[in-house]
Amino acid sequence: MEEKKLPSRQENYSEWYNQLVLRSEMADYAPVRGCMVVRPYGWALWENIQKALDNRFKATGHVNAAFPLLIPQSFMTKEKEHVEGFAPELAVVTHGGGEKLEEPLVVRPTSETIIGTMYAKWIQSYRDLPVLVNQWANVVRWEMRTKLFLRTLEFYWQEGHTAHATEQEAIEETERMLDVYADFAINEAAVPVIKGRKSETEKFAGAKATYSIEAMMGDTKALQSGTSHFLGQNFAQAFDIKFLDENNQLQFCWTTSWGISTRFIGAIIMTHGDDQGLILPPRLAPIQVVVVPIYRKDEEKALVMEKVEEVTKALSAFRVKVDAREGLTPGFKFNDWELKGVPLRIEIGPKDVQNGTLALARRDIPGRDGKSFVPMAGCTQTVADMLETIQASLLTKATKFRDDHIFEVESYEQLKDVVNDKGWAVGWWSDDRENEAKIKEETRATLRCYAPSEGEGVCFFTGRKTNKKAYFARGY
RNA sequence: CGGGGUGUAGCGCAGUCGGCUAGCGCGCUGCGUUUGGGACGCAGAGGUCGACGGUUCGAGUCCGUCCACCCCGACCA
Repeated sequence: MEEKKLPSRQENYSEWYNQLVLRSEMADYAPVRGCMVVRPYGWALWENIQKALDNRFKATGHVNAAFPLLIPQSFMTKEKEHVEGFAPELAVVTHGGGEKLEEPLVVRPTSETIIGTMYAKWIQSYRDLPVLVNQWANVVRWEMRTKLFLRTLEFYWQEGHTAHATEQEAIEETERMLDVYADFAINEAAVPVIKGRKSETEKFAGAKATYSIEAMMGDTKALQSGTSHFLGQNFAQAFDIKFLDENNQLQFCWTTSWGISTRFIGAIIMTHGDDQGLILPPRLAPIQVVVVPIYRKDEEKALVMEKVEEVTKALSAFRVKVDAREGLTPGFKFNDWELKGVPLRIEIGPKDVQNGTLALARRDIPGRDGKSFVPMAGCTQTVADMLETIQASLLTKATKFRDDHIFEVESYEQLKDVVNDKGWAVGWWSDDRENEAKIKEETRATLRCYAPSEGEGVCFFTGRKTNKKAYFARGY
């Protein structure tokens, strides 16, 4: 290990992030530029994210399926805006089995086109609707600049694709899944997110409307952490997804798509992490409790390990890891597990054996303040309560941080000031593409999403009356 | 694609006025002592110095070409 300590977030946030991802063994750089290897610890976190999301998808009536990785290139060109949006970042397969292919195949950057093609085949009648399918998959987008988890050439995600008989139903689905994402983010990951609609400039290529959940990272930058698209009949028309309604009239379907990716791991890291390392929310943490045995002599070891055994048995309802590595000092192990963000640590030493106690150390409260000695009897409940407390306090802390860094602005000058180093700006906004582009060019801040608003106000940029409000921030 | 940086042991680096056996720290292996906030001693293992070409008696070091990766911008989940 080169340096024992991570760079602090203050001195170099980006470097803090990069080193943390590598050193916590979440991910590593792959041999190909811009690609990453998700290591077992990172993948275990992703699996927990998957479970939490998948349960919610099933509970809202969705089923999983798997569509192919390779898509005929011609599919990509059928929806005009879609092709314009994705053409620059496609990976294309031109050869197979040593032969040049008749038609090149693109590696899916997203699956609307292939899934739309299949839906056209499967949907005939209003009785076939709605179709509510999700797939867990990897996709490839040839990005220019990459960063572990946040933007890599290949990433893992889920993409839901639904088809409905009416516009209203499709809109409701779009909103429902946005709510599902927000519920997951807030209640599982303790990542407070803001739900909102994207501007015309920022919306998905081919969508009628895009909604997103936006999270604030530790450096106050915004991260789009999940998206839900109302596709109208755009893809239905491009891929000929039609059905006969009750009146024997041929109609185009209304479709939606929505996704959350491994980028969300980045959101968790940058929402909760501190200078000591990761802090993982208990509900998603691969390891919820780490037990560190402490002893000097063999006699002590025997007694301590006996107690460790007892405790892990009592904690079988949790994801527990015993760090029995020999030859490492307790201090080293404490730092190691703090780097890896395990929410709760239990120390068991000779004193505890003698007193019938356990030493608990909360990851979210560093140092002495986070330590407590509790009776071993009843530790199952103590740990359960403690994990709940940690989960809740992470959310409270992150929410406060976010709210402390969002500022109402009434002028462009104020926005520039806020967005430069203070956080997010929110203000009345007379929606205009050109002005939005200008703000982006001059401040590097983008319109993250529209904010809830009541009545009318004066646009901070144009001075015109408007009924819309919007968040602006620099983003990832 | 523009700007910056880096390629020498698993990781981090030194060596770059050409010179003989390529070095340091961490990590790794073995043994011993340690262990309640990043332990220590001793003994070891580990290298086609990013690739190709050139100059030279001699190249990690000089020259040329190429490649790769990282960071900062334009593009994006």
